[in-house]
Amino acid sequence: MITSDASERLIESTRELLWERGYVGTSPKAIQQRAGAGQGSMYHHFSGKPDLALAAIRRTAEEMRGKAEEQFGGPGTAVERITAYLRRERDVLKGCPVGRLTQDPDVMADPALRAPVDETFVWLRGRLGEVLAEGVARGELSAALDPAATAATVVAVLQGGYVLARAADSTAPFEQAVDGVLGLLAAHAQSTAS
Amino acid sequence: MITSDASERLIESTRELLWERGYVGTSPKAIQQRAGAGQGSMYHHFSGKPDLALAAIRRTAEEMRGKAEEQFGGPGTAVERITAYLRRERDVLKGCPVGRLTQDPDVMADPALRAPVDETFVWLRGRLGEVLAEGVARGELSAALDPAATAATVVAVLQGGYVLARAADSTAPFEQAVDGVLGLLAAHAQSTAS
DNA sequence: GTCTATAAACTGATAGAC
DNA sequence: GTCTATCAGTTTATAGAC
Repeated sequence: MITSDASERLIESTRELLWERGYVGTSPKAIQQRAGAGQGSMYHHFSGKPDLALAAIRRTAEEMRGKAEEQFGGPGTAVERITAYLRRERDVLKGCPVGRLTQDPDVMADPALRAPVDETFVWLRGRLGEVLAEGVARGELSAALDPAATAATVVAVLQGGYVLARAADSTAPFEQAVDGVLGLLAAHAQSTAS
Repeated sequence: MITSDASERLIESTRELLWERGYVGTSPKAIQQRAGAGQGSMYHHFSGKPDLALAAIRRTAEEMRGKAEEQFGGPGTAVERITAYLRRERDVLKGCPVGRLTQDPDVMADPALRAPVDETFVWLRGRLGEVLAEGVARGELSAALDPAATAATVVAVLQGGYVLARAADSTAPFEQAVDGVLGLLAAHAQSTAS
């Protein structure tokens, strides 16, 4: 078996559909069809739509943290690592698979479904705050910079950049927003001719 | 008559439900119930759900532009007006009624419904760009600042701030993101002891 | 303008056979 | 584990009376 049993295919199909259509817009039937599984199979492996969505959301959140850490834990100065993170290849027009869930009322209303979304952004802001604090400590960034607030700004630029890109049906505003925040950050960079 | 006929109540109910639950999550039945109108009434005034949604979205977009212009066209320096805009009283946890529509696949798939969303953000970025360019021209802001890119960043911080606030079920990350971008912008401010 | 009746398809399951 | 049958309720309308 090549690790693609029905349970696995159901989770992956749910991840795709949650990203494309959100929780409210995704029906069990659509999931089953994409996964090539029947009703009986789905309800054997999962108690229902919320249970399956939870498995899908947890996996997506974990994947997102892993990808972000690739840039945060990489080489370079704080600004270099944040630039690498912001300019990383992304499916901009599809948006953020975790962030889009915040617009799903049924996800936000269910504490179990909401938890992984909350935790992802808490972690992301915290980790970015660490990178920025490191930059300040090393003298790469001005001491006037507030690491926690700036971390929230950087995450917000990404999430908001997706919104602008989808509204425009173009990646251009996303890239502009990223350029803008990096331009602002550059003014806080200290010239450390080490 | 106090300008609250059935047509009017249907549009206002749709505006509320689109904000709370999105297009996919809003049924004609729910709209009718909130408006206190029957099926016949709704289908007499509007050809269907998309037609009613279009009227609702257009009104919401227009209202959003009007509110933004209150701050952009107000007194003060560029940074003061942008600060007023970002710190304006908002229902942060409800998010942006226009921005949330970008996550609605059925809205983005319909050119008529999508147009007012697109136009709103084009206008918003353009208008903010003008304010920033004015700040540069007046010597309030560094000439190194890119008005168009920074405008996209400011709009993205707002839209992303809503995402972070909803994920956390708290306005705190929104306020942090706003503080962060204003802190970065302050570094670009020129000391003009006029 | 608004009402009620009707309807075909979909939603989110449960039940029990295989 | 997976299948088919069934089901109560919802969705998005249309038709025609009032």
